[in-house]
Amino acid sequence: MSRTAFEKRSAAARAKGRETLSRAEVLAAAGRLLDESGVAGLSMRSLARALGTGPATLYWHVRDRDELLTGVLDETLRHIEIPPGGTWRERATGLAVATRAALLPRPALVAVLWRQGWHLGPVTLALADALVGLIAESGLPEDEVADAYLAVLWFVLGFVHAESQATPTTGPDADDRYPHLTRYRPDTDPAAADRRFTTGLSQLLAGIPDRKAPR
Amino acid sequence: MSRTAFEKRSAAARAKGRETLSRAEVLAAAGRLLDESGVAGLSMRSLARALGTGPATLYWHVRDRDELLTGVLDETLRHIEIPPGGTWRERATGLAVATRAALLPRPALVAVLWRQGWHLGPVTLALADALVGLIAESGLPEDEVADAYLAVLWFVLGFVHAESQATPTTGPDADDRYPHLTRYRPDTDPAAADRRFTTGLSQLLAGIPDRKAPR
DNA sequence: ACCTGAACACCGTTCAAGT
DNA sequence: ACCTGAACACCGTTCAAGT
Repeated sequence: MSRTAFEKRSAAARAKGRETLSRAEVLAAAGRLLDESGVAGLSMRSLARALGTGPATLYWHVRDRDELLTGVLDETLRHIEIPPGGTWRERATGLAVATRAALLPRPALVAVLWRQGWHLGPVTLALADALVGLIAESGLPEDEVADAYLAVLWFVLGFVHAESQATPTTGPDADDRYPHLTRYRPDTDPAAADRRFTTGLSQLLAGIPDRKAPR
Repeated sequence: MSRTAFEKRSAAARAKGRETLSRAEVLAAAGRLLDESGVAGLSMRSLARALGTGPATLYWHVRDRDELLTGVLDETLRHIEIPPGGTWRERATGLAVATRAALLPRPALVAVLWRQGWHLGPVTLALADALVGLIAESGLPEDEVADAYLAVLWFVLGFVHAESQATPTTGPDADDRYPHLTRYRPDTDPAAADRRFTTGLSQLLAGIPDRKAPR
């Protein structure tokens, strides 16, 4: 009941130069590990090593590895804000652009988004909810909103994924066997990628016509 | 040089009731394991167990686990044929429909497609090449073909993924926090899914206007 | 050519016990 | 409240050796 015991504990830990660990610190360290060595380098054991502790310790701050990863995803998306003004189309574009920018340095998190389905953090879910809401504002029939959302979401995520992958080193053999893949390979220039993203996105959103506002 | 040695070996193995293993058998067993217990249940060791051998044996038939998975993906897509007649739009639609049908029983393979990027099997690459070719037939400007392909591809894959996931069990708390996500949740009826897929796809393809044929 | 046993270097997670 | 050591039940991959 009394908090004296663990306050003493914290004090002792602090005295010997080690603050008590927090969930935020764990997530931050996991993010750094992700940046340095990719998702393969981020194991519970390597993370514990980076924090100077044992793997069992982490399970006090995080339920399991999946929650760790969705937590890092949530932190990565936290600073994104939903554009407050403009048409639904402008606001959805802004949201998509910000999402791409946030995920581009940590493309491995896109796979987390994929694997986890609906078991995501509150920040991620709030952004998804906002995007659905914006698309619904177009006045699209109710039963088409979810699929339009899906198309936009996976265009963004697929684009980030494609960007983050090295262009394949194809030999002349591949050129023969897969002529279209080699011919229409996207431009690798980053500035071109920006342009391609926005034009692709706007074409996608143009496929969602404005109808009269619902009810 | 002479084949006598290993023919004798095979004969011996056959005599004691065990055919010599083939790559095709390994891939088939991997596919069965995938169907039964998902991608988590398909490890090199569990696969070896299912084949009545040790894990080291598999490395004769397959370079590593990634090649095993792309091999299973290739087998899963092998029977898909590119629709021979019709407009590019009809043919692309047919290809997308067939791809969805092939992947729906093994949705875990979509993640393989994602992770492997360009290191895929010949069947998978040939299908991708065909889809790019069909989209290019629309006469879309060269530098927009790749992104239109990407949008179509990830609509298909994202759709399959969403279909294969159980609809989340949301409580009233989630309804409050994520009102749009809960309101526009897609219809779970499989027949509706078919319709939603084809209409979503055709809207996506409608976003690629027919221009005058190139050169 | 094809298979094997044994080993190496890892994993995620649990749990009783400590402070 | 927070951390620890030790253990359990796994992994993928390599390699010398067998037939």
